[in-house]
Amino acid sequence: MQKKMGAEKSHNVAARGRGRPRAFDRETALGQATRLFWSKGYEATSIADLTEAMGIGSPSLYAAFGSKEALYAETLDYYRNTYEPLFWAGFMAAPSAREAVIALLKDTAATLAGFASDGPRGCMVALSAVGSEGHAELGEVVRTARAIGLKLLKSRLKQGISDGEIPRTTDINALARFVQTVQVGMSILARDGASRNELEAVAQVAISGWDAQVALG
Amino acid sequence: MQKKMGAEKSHNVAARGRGRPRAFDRETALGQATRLFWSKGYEATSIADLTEAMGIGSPSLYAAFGSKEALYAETLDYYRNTYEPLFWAGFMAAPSAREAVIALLKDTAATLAGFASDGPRGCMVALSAVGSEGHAELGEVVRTARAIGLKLLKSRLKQGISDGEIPRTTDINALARFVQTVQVGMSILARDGASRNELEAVAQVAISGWDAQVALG
DNA sequence: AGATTTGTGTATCAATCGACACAGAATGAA
DNA sequence: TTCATTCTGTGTCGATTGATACACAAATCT
Repeated sequence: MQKKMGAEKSHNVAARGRGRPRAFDRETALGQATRLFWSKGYEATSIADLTEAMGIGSPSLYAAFGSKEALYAETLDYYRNTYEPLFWAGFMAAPSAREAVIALLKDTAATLAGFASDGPRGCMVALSAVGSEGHAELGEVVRTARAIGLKLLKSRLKQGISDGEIPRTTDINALARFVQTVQVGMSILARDGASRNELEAVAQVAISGWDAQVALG
Repeated sequence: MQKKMGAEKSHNVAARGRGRPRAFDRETALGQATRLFWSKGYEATSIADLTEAMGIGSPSLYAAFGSKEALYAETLDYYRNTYEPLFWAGFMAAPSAREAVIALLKDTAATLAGFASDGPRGCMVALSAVGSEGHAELGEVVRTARAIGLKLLKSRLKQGISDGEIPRTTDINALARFVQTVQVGMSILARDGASRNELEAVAQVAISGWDAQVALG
């Protein structure tokens, strides 16, 4: 629990509301909701499921998050901020495009099967079918989230060409789409129970495919 | 009292029941239900959605199919009988393991994006999340359906080793899992709107991966 | 202090969920 | 024809859905 902050108005602390303070931690509750949506999906998760997992009443949920749809959108942000770096950190830090993709696929394999004590298996963004369930707005949010990964891949590949690492004739789109396909495909296998070793073996074969394709130019 | 069996004449028609005949074609209605479940998923599809798409009342639905769960299970069979051959026919007919995998990935790419006038995009089995939605039995059915593809792949790879086409030291499991990963991954891309050309390019890169991996032995 | 503002808990809303009772309609059998 | 059987359409069941009304509790502001 946070102690009382100073009364200085010019401080950047989150403005303390005037009325009765919230009895639950918003971020913690959001994390619970995230894991529930992540595990069961949007439609199969009811408000009753959420309030039970979050440990709050439904009026508190609606006061804090607005609606089921708004809460889902916020859990997607929470997921992307909290869990996606586990996939992309190595990719971002790698000195070459090849090592970046290797890191991405290996980290994805390890993470998808290894959450264990924390989240469910498989990537929430990859496995979200909310767009097919009749929620156009949320579907667009998910599609956009998936598109970001592809954009990062393409951008890194272009850099690889600029650096002379990759032949200028290489089909960037095909390579990026291929890596994306393997990544989201691994989420389905992970949800079905594939082991970390199996997923890492898949990543290894995919890297062979990358090398072969880049060698072709 | 046992049903009378001996009334069949030379007609090959399915035995006509005694009471009022069905006013709808069961197979046609099953096809409508399949496309609806395929498009929206299990949870997001209501009985009202189904009866409207099938053009029947709910008592007729329950009389003919038993329950929503039973209907879903039957639509899965319908899907596997009606649409899955589009993915696997070339695989089955190919003279070598390599050509079988090439046919599988190419046909998958073409089919996933090309239904157009018929079913929704992406494979119903690959995209079904019913197991994560809290329906253990149906989830097991879907998992089993997904496992069949893997089994076919492994079996064909073993045959490739017996034929001397593939080095005996090749990691069959990794290769099969890799092909499966690409195949299910393409379903997610297809659902997001990837074009046939893009999916075929992905298949082409995956085949490079296959070749590279087999060359390694 | 009193006034104001905001969160919590109970209790509930209309709508929809999956599923079915019932009576009438349409067939084959007797 | 009359009976037995099976399907269809209307209507509705209890349960659950997402979402609030209301009264009270707990904080800040004047």
